Amino acid sequence: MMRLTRRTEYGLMALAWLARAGGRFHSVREITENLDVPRRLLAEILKDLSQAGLVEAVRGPGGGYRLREDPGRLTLGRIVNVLEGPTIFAECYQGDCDLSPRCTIKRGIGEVARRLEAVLEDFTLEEVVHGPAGAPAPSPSS
Amino acid sequence: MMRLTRRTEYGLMALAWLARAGGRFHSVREITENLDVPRRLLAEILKDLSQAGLVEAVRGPGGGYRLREDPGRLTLGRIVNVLEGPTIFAECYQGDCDLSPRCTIKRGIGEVARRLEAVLEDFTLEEVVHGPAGAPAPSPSS
DNA sequence: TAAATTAGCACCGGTTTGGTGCTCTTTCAA
DNA sequence: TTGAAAGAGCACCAAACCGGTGCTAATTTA
Repeated sequence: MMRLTRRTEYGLMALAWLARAGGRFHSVREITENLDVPRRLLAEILKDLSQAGLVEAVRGPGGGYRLREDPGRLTLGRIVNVLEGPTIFAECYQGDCDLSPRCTIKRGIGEVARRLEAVLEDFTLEEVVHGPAGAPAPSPSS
Repeated sequence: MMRLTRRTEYGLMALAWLARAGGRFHSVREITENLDVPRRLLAEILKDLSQAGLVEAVRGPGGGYRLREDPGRLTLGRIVNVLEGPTIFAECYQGDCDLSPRCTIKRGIGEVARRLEAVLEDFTLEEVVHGPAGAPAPSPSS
């Protein structure tokens, strides 16, 4: 539990990189040259992020991806939600529990789930990029 | 991400039931008669909890399982840790990141992981049993 | 000794996950 | 108008993970 999939890690890395690179559009090729992540896979991931509206895509020469919004406004919760689907902390909690009619944890577990989700909602891409309490971010090597 | 496995849900249900049943030892048979969870699987789960020292086991007739400690002192974090192994939020965070030498999220992601783990450490079995803010727990039907 | 119980281990089928191949569409520039 | 540079879409594969079961000990009580 509580482990990001590779897709999400790759996606975060790309988003973080885009946040620092800023400005113009950056192609998958360019990103993977700076990040070494499997190229085709990252393409798939960015496509999803594009469909979800987190990044903007432009095709053709000079095209690529660009953040659609301010990194300080983009929460980890949204990103994870896009790349891994809606969080289902426990069957119990989602209302369609078929584990047991006599389940003993329905009550408490919902609160735990809410607290966890709140943490993810509380972090923004910007904070992921800059690290805890304003640690200096290395400048993009490109 | 952030989804309990069935093993953990079952384990929690059993622990919660044991917390309420209290006192003597309760066999897997007895527990599953009250919880309908696959018997053999719950046996496996309780064995793990026993090896980890969260419950006490006694074999033979009249034997079974019993909580080894106060439900108010047993954190969700420990339970999840036993049943799902140590939490690895991201490869990055555990020091052995092989995703990229130029990873851009190492810095920030650690803090997120710590916050998430803190939430789990903050909840105890007792709170899971009683639900948010002292909702009345149904008495065991046995 | 017989029955009740946990312990240990191997196994199986289905789903998820990481990753790739191939083709199509869009766009720009020569 | 043509060619190359990009993203879009879809199908596919191998490996890992997960829920669940079977079978056989080992331990304990009566």
